[in-house]
Amino acid sequence: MVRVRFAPSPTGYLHVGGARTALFNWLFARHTGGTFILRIEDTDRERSTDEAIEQIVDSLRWLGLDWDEYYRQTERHERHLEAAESLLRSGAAYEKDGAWWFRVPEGGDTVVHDELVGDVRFSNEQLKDFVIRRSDGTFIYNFVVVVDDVDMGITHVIRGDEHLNNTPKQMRIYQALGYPMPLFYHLPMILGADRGKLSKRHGATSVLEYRDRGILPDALVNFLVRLGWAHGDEEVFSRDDLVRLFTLDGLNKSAAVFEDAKLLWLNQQHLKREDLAALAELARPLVVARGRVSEAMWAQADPARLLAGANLLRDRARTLHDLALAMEMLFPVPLEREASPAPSPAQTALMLAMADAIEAVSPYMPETIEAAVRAVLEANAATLKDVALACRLAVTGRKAGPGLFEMLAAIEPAVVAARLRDSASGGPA
RNA sequence: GUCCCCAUCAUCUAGCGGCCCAGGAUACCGGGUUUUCAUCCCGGCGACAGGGGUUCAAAUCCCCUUGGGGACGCCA
Repeated sequence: MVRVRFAPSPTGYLHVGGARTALFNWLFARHTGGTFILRIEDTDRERSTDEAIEQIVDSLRWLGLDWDEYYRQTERHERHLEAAESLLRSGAAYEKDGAWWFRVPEGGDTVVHDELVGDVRFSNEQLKDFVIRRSDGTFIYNFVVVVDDVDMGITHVIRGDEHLNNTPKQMRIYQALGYPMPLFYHLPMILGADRGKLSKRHGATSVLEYRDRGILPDALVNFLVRLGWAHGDEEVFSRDDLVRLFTLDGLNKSAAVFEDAKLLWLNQQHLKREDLAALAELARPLVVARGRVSEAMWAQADPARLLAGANLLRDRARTLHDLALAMEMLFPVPLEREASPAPSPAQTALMLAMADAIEAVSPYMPETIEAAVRAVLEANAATLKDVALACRLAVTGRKAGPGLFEMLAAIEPAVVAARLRDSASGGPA
């Protein structure tokens, strides 16, 4: 039975590198029907904060990475003490200046068998004795990680590359305690655009920042999984796809650069595929937060019409904010119109005629609207091209957008008519 | 400085000795479709870091160089 864990230290927000490590662990657990454990490594009491724990938990929840078991390392102090005392008794550790030190034998090599990287040989001369318990009585990472992984029955340790050099020390502790070892997988890092360590100067590094930028959790998950994992030529994966397809032998050994362009493209792909009603609910708070559309207006809107509008607009959005911005046009609120020349007298006349015709259309749907509009055009010896842009601008505030008649059908007829008349009279909206 | 890891288009990657004078995706540049924009479709640009081996045959295996990253804490 597979048991894996994600073990962040709560000294800051969850960054995308940590999120990817969590994701690989989660996917492996879900793929195999195993157990995914969240373990907060808070033994550094100086730097650990509850705020950081909250941020990490919020981030994982938003990403949809749910855990089956939860631990805080400091709550396991008694168990750590018990294990450390046994090391003291056996002579594997000793006390000096109030701290407890683990004794590393001189000479020989320690070979780490990494399932991803292969065998890595470390000379024991490089491994000096190291502290496992501070003089204030708290324990050090390299020690507790072993005790906890064994107690929790961890079968596969999947973690960042930066821990590879710690592994021989940990192996020594496994041996001294007489514990069986898990399988190790050390993942390559995520780099910034300059191939340096990913940091603030490369833009957003926090998971929550991507949420705030209007990225869908499934899109970030899709993007992160492709940094170091591939399944043939496929690019767009749903969460279910990933759970079904993910295996550890698809993992890559080299570091990857995080670039926004593809994330945005993937976000667009997921925006197009997301369940429409669910997507509208995601957009709802963002639309309301913009200040023009009230919750009441949203509630009063015809649901079918609203979803039809959202469906048209989603194809042109790369983020939820793009969608929220565009969706304002679906409500009876004043529009900000893109700058453009005022309609000509001929266009004005056409739009006024169209306003009357559209109000009379029944049932109100793209086909019937188109028929009514074309009738007006024919009666006035005009073509759609003569008035399409002015009409679109009048009703949606924009020069570009979805098909005109579908768009009109997604907005209440009275609002469409009013906007056409206002625009024809040079009014505000 | 010492130790460790990594190395295919600008970026993410496929490739796990012959199917590769290297395939897909993003980005970029053209064209088509459309009332417009986006989508979509078609096309273009573009890489096996360098040098030695091994082999009938190497992007694929080995070594060196170079480059990048990581670790050397009473941090995790």
